[in-house]
Amino acid sequence: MRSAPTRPRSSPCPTGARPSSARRRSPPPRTCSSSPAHFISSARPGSGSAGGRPRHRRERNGTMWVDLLIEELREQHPGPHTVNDAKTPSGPVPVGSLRGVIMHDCVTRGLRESGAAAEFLYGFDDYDPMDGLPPGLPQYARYMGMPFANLPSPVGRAPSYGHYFAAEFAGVFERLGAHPRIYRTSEMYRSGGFDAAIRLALDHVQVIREIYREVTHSTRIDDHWWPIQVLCERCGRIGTTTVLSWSGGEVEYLCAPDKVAWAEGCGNRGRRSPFGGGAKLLYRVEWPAKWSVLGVTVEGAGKDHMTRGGTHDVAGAVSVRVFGRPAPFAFPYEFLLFGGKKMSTSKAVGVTAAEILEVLRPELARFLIVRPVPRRQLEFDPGGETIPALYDEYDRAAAAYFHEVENPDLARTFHYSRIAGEPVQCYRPRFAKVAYLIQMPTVDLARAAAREKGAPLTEADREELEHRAVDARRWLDTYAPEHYKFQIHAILPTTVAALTPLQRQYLARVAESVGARNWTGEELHAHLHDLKAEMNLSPREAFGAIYQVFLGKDSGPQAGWFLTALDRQFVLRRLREGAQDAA
RNA sequence: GGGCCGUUAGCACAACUGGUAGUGCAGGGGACUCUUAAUCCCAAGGUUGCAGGUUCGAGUCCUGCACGGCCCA
Repeated sequence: MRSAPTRPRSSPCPTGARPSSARRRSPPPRTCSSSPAHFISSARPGSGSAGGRPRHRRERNGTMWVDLLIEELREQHPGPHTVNDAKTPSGPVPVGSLRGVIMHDCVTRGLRESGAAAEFLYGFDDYDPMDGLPPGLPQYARYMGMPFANLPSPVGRAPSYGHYFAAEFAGVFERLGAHPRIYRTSEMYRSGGFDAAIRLALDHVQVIREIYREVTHSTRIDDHWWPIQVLCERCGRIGTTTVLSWSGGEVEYLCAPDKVAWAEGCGNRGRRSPFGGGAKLLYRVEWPAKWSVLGVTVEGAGKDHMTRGGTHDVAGAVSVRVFGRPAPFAFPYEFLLFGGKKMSTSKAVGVTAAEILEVLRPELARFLIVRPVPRRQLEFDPGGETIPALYDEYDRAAAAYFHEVENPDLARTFHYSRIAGEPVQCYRPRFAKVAYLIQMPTVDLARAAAREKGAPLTEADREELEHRAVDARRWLDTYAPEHYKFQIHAILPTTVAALTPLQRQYLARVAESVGARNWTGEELHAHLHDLKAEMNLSPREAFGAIYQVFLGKDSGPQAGWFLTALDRQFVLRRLREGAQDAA
């Protein structure tokens, strides 16, 4: 990625550049934060807001993106660090939001490992108003415009709607090994944590209006615009209110019936304190207020926020000019898209975070997310070869981690992909092979794996094997392409016509043997080889004939075990058919 | 209208500060006289989207364009 040109605009550039001009323009009102001023520069020399890293910073000690980011970050600000990410729990959280959590978790881990103190915060913005009807919950129509924290949980006994979906999402990222300290904006508002920020924003409304006009080029910001939403004392809505005036202690507000399209205000006109939960800051002001209150030093954002003139630009300017502190070190990241035919059947809601764990075990899901650089769009389609290929790559990464192969970046990727504790070195049988083996009913998977490994399985080996067997079974039942599955043809495949007379003779003799006694898979397999040798057939000719008769293909699972796994009468009949069917 | 990302072998992707374009899979050929969807070996396959520019040298840097994905307005 190349360096983006310096932005020509005069407005402060939150991730990219020099807030100096902005600082000059507006003397910083001292921060409302109790935390010490963080003199970090959010500027990243030579790079724009686009997440590019200057090439001259490439060092010898690896090029994995987390390490590069940490290096750059530490150069600007040694720490201690507060890493923050957040999400509005407006419903089932889409899978894409996991990317933010995992990346911030990696940054936190990287900071700690490099010797810097770092705290990882994750916020649920549950004081936001419900501004869209969640699919499948039509009964929530009457709550539109109210804060998620004040709505009943759709299921169970969660304290609120916001809690419910927050918990659901948190459950997923916890399983992926991310353990941030969770906070809720509803609690921050109610406890007065945002009071100073609200006062600052109201007192500096003029500056904020200017920023909005400058940065977003919005023409809708007039002198009646205020940066907060008041909680209506009559109907409990927060998304429908308009501030009429600010006295320095109270705000006069109107709960307007027609302010927004998605909710109807009750028409109440009142006067109340905006503090202690009486009001919330608008998103673009709330964001920098959080930075200030929580002392955030690092926070990336999805590209939807990072667009020029977008929410992050506004938040950055407000941070500098209202809250008197530069925006945290920022990095933009691309989206995580879950594709695939089967996945999109639930299109109405989109794929949720929880669903990724129905497709991938946690280690693999995390690996999938950690692997690409943040600026790279990540598309995951669980169909086709995706999952076996991902497993193979994961195994290569493990091998790199344990120095079995040379690939420092993959080794680091594996390092950051671990869920908890130190990864265990163990035998990792190929996923596709496991998927093949478990389709053989009479094959002892552990024994087959031990033979493959060439040594007895350790406890760790067994555990890993079990994981893979479970994954393989699930994969075969859902996304595995047909050619990975054994398919016994219901009638004799027509391709059998191409068999040679000698092959037919072989089939006849196999039928004789099968009819003569009960075989174990191993015995029969040995016997098949004996017959093959007696008749002077090549392995391809002999086994190919068997596979053709049952599968219509030249290859297949180990023939002895395969045949003994099937119904004996069926096997006899089919073998004889194949032997007779003279072209 | 603006922004970000991508475009390298059939497919999926690598290639650190510019220095002989690689890996996996698929496909092809071969080996393996108890494991033929296993394992191993071999060969083949690319005008790095297009057009310019900088340079002794460009997949890499610059400019423009095309196509695709996504985002913002």
